[in-house]
Amino acid sequence: MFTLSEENYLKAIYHLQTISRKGISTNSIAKKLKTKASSVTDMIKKLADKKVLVYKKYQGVTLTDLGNQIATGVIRKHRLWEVFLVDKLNFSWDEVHDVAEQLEHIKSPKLINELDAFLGFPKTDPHGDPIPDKDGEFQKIEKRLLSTIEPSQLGVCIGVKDSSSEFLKYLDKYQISLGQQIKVISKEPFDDSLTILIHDKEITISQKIANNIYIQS
Amino acid sequence: MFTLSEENYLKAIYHLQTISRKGISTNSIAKKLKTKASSVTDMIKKLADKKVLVYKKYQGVTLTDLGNQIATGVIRKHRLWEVFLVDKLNFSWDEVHDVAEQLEHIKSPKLINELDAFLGFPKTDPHGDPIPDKDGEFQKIEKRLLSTIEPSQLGVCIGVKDSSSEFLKYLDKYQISLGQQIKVISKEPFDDSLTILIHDKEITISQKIANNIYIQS
DNA sequence: TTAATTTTTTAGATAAGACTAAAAATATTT
DNA sequence: AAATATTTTTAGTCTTATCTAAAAAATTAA
Repeated sequence: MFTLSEENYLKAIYHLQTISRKGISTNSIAKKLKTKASSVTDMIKKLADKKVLVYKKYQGVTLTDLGNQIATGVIRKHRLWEVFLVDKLNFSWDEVHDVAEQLEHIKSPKLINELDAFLGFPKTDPHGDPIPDKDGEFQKIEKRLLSTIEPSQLGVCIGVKDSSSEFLKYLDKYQISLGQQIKVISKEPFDDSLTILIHDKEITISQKIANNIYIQS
Repeated sequence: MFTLSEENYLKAIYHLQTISRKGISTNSIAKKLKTKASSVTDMIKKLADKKVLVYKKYQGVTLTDLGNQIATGVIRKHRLWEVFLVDKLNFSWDEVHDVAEQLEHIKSPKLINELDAFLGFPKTDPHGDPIPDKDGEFQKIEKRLLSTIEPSQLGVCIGVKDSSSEFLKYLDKYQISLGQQIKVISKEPFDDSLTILIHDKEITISQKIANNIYIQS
């Protein structure tokens, strides 16, 4: 059995691995979890003992199959609870994160599988992220960053890279939501800001914003 | 803010107070929480510092208004989650306890109030226990133990005193559930066992069983 | 009202998970 | 390649919540 803290480390390492694919450094874990490198060293030793990751001093860590399994299990729970909060309890997509961070640690296989069925076996969470199934499997969704779309091209918003409340509230303000059609009108070469057509209105967004919106085109 | 452990102590003390109404002894808390008296002493000192209970050495403890408020808040959460599990996720009444013990510590006022609304503001949980409302208020339900009913009298099962899985499975076996009409046929003077009519069948139950079934008559 | 028993508290220890500060190893510059 | 900077680890401390063993207080019995 894994503690809340151990689960959070595994989840963090898992997410870091989806970005870099190499051995995950102590420092990057510390940054992600807002803790200190020395605390990370302590914990990864413990996790190595538990066979969920491979650790060699100064070399960073890699999750084992068991580690990946536990991490995706926690992510499955997190995302299913997010769907529950939005679909059933009137939460908006910028309000779900903190509560899901708590709920993801509830231990009960029956609970999570029944919840999955109750929600109709959703494939993605309210931010467009895929939900692993019972066996930890989930298909990659074809997606590109809005910032990579060329002017005059069309796409549909299918996810966000940054799920912070601040960013999501910004999107709400401009009525940018999942499933929303977006057409790129023009790109400003100086700062790479984009003028886009959405809801029949033209708005201009910075590159930073465009870098955090996933599009299917 | 209160830790999981602190919340469990408050809940335990609250439940003990509903039985005895006097100062709650260190030992009784230890027994209820399956911990040691010395651990209880440590914790109640901390809780006294936090103004949720009044403690004088060797005198037992009493919850303050704040302490009662926090305890009923946790109980509200526990019971609402139990309703959710049974009504929405196909749990049976003997499966909900352990999961609700975890869920009751999730911190989010919006979550619990939306859940309450989603469930249709239930007044009782799957074991017949009353659910405190937003303000911690709940009405006492008029109830008697089945063991106090005289032969030839009729009643409806409205709750159980013991919510353990073992006891509830026993009740399932004899198809005794909430809302079930029960008629007492006779009482055996030797061991106070009862013969009752339920589902048009006569069955005999021990006094111990009858002492854990609440009846409205 | 002493004596024996039980309950409660204190003192000291342990484990988990975090921290700071310093040492050791690795990376990066020049 | 040596010097500098960065990263990682170690060592030691802290807090929370537990425990055991012993001391102190309260209760019960003789």
